[in-house]
Amino acid sequence: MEQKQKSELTKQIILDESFKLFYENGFKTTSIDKIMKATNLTKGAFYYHYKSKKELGLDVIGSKIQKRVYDGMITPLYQDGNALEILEITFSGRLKSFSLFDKQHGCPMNNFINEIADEEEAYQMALKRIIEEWKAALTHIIERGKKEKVINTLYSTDAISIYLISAFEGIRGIRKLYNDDDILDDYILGLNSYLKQLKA
Amino acid sequence: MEQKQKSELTKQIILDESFKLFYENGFKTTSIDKIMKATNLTKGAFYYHYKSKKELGLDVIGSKIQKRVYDGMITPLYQDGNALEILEITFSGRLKSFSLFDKQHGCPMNNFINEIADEEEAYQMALKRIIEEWKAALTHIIERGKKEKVINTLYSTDAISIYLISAFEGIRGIRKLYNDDDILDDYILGLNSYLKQLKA
DNA sequence: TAAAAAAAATACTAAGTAGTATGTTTTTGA
DNA sequence: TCAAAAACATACTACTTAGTATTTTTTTTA
Repeated sequence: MEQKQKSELTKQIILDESFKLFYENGFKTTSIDKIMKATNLTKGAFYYHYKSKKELGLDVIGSKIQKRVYDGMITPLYQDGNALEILEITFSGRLKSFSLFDKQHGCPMNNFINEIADEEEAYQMALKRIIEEWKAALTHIIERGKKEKVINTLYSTDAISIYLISAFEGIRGIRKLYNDDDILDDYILGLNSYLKQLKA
Repeated sequence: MEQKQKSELTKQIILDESFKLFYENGFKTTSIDKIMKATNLTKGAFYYHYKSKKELGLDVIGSKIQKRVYDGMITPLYQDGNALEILEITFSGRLKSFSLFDKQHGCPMNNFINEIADEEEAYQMALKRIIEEWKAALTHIIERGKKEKVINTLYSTDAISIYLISAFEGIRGIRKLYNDDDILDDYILGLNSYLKQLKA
């Protein structure tokens, strides 16, 4: 029993350090050696827990990145309250909550999408799953907003969802190019007027 | 004279093949060896024309990628006509014009931004320059639209520009995860209603 | 046409890469 | 307490990488 826990712990440590290094330096340029150096463990330990780097990548996406998006962007959408207000708070609030590191390195999910999604179908599917859950949460709150006569039923729920997700992921990349938050302020302004226009 | 032309030609060949391979497989995983194999030239030729891979990367961004964005998204914005219509045609038309390859591999600029922009300031600046020119073109057409009472002056020009660019670059990444164009249709729907709402 | 310069080819280095083979230590369960 | 299994360490392989040093070919120019 205790061994199983300790084993799970080391796997978690590998996972944590992997996420950090992938986030900071990208997936491809982060080697197993670098990861294991960061964990103070060795290659033997790694290949005991994972059969390949690809499997690690999929685990990082399916656990660390998924959780991050869930906590920041999905779970908040299931709370009660005015649908449009929740959308505004979730999208602009999340952006404002980012650390400098997070702003400089963009969205880990988006980084993965643009770095490796087109090279392996497995990565593509793992990332798609997160987007689909995000979309489902948006569908839920937008439909609720429509029912509660807060959001204009004229607009397609899918269209709103995709446009919101796209703009959010897009700005996370663009921000990398700048050294201040002016660009984020412009995005938030754009987001706010977009949301206002959805009003019923 | 003839030699200079031939020399420029080889450099152009290297540039063309580099762009193709970077676009298809990413910057980091595309080695000089692979590029030079594609050109049927050798490493000696490469290091005669470029002093490093970084210099090549900057050249690809500053020439190939810049030209692509110019031709597809910037130049069209300087034509005459209804500002909102031009925006709609440019953004949705460009998406519709993409080949399957382009859809599967996303936006070359966005790929660069998310893969390497945070690792080297030189890349960051080269990419930023393109975004700034794009933003300038959008500013131009939006301001014109406002003057001609086509676009509501209530909305911040910068906010509209950034929101448009973000959503466009965002969807280019998201599309990688899917195997059909439904997601693009949703984006176009979202874009169209967004633009309509900007009407004066 | 011959020396000089430019363009490209060949052969290399040193470091990094994913993954494997085989060892050693630690823990478990009978 | 002792064999077996689990967890990790060490040492390696075969390959790829960016970049360099040197040589050969091609072109220019005087």
